[in-house]
Amino acid sequence: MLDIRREITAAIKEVMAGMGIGDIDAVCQRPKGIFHGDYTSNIGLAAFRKQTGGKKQEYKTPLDLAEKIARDLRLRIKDLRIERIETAAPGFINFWLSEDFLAGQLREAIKNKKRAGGSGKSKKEKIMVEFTDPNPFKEFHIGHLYSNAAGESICRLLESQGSEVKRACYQGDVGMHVAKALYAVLQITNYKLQITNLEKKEIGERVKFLGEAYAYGARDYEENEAAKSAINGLNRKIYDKSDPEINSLYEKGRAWSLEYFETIYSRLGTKFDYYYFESRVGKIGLDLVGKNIENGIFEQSGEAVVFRGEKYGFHTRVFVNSQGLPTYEAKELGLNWQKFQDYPANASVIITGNEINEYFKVLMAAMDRIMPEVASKTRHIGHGMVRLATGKMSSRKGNVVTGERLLDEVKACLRREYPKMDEKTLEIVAVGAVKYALLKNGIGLEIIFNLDASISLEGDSGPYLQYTYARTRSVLSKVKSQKSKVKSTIQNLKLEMEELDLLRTIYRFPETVEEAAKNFSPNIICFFMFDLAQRFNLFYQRQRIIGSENEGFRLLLTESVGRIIKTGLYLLGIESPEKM
RNA sequence: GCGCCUGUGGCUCAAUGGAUAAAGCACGAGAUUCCGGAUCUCGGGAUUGGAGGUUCGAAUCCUCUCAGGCGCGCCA
Repeated sequence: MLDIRREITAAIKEVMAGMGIGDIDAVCQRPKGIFHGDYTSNIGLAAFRKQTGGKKQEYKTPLDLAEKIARDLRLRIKDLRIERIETAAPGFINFWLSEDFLAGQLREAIKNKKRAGGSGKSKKEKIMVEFTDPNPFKEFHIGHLYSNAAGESICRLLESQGSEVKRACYQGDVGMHVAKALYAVLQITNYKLQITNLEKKEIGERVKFLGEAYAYGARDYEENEAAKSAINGLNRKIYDKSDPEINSLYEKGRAWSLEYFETIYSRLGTKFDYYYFESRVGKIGLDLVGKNIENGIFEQSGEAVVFRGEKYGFHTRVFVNSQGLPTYEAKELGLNWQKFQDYPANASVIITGNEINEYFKVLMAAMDRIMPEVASKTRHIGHGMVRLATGKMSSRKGNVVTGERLLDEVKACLRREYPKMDEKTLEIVAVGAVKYALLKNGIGLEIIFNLDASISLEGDSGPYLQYTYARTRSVLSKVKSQKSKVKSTIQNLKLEMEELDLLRTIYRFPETVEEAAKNFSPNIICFFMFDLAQRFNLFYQRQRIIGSENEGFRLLLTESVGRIIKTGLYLLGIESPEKM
């Protein structure tokens, strides 16, 4: 579709040159809705100013000028796909594609089953995307759920554009949070027995125990000096693995957490290619920092090693603490170095909460100094934080909404409302509702979350789209026996307004996907899909499909809409049930 | 105090500097002899936090200001 746009732009430039008005940043763009044509140009307005700047004012208003330009364009543009060129106040020129061309696009929508949305022309890139990043020994909360939904969708969007994508997950298996959790466990008089008993229970029970231990340890760390120093000592022991008893407890807890996370990923439909652990990359980071002290990139400050971010307009950050342990910063250096050892990517994308945006700028500045080839390929995307309408979420307060709890509550609500729905469909719809609710917002923005109100099953929601898809399948299944009709002509039909609006929406799907991928913005897909589904449902309500004069065309239309919804939902990481 | 981000109907939010600021929820009124009512139609409700400025044109860019969030040396 880009070629049409290019053609219009070129034609406008020629006309302007002919009129002696050069140097116009004139433009052919998509109008906001579908009411101002398929393409529009503001050339009348843009050129009017240049004209008044010149010697003579030949045209009194921008609209006069637009009309003159439009007349020339009608003679110049021979493209049969463009049916009408109209002017509109205060000085726009609108271009309309022909109905036959639009109808022909339906076949395209059906043809591109796998790569619908892919333009096919972008070069095949190798991209590693890191997301989710939960920490063993802590809860998998709705923030992780959001990171996962956004990350998975971005991966699929990039894949739709022909890139090879590797999914990476970075997990904090060492550090103060681990020490705090283990400290709490060690406080239990006969903790070994407790562990053995837990071993027989479900994985959910076991992680719940760890989460509670962390909350207890975190509280004690701040309220009790003795606990604080005990935890600091424990942190050291965990890091250098010097105490066998602690090692065994640590390994157990770590394994439980990781096993649990896998159950969540499987529910959400993510499969990671690479797992990274702080315990491993920390050592690499420590080494990288150590090698760059003499050259002045890092400097000793007391017992710690810091990076003076002020030199680059940021602030100082500690990379190695006074105990000689790498902080998150140094670990991150090691992580990013390791990624490129594992996979020769053209680009490395890191998706995290935006609370660390500032910190990441400092990190990038440091990375740029010690390994510029890695830094130049790395891009950080900070997504908005998920906030509860009721107040701040915190492990210590115990008001953390875990990802699992959210999914289960939505599922329970669905079960109440649709008692006949089977288990598999309940799961698909629940996951769809949750993911859609998270993804329909712009990625950088904070999400105000209300457990009762945020997950909608009607209106602009995941289930609405799934329902619409199921509806298209239902219609098509009723005419399976008369398949030949679908192939009937799509030329010279008399189309109803609802059909035309649908056509004007459908053919924009590929470029919408491209835009969403380019901007790392799943919400662009959400917006498009809801618009499409609304138009289809309106069409469905007003026009008869089966048994109508244009049955063949309408079935084709229905099938195209279904295909696009299914593909679009896939790009959001959401499944489309055939029935619901 | 300094830095980054965000302020759009009651709520949640959309809008590459362009046309009447787009929707959903909630609220009010309607639609089923017919393909799935998780649907559809109509209605009320917004001086885009405030004040200046740039521009033919500003929710969008600039300045100031108010409000909120996050970050600012050994958590991640």
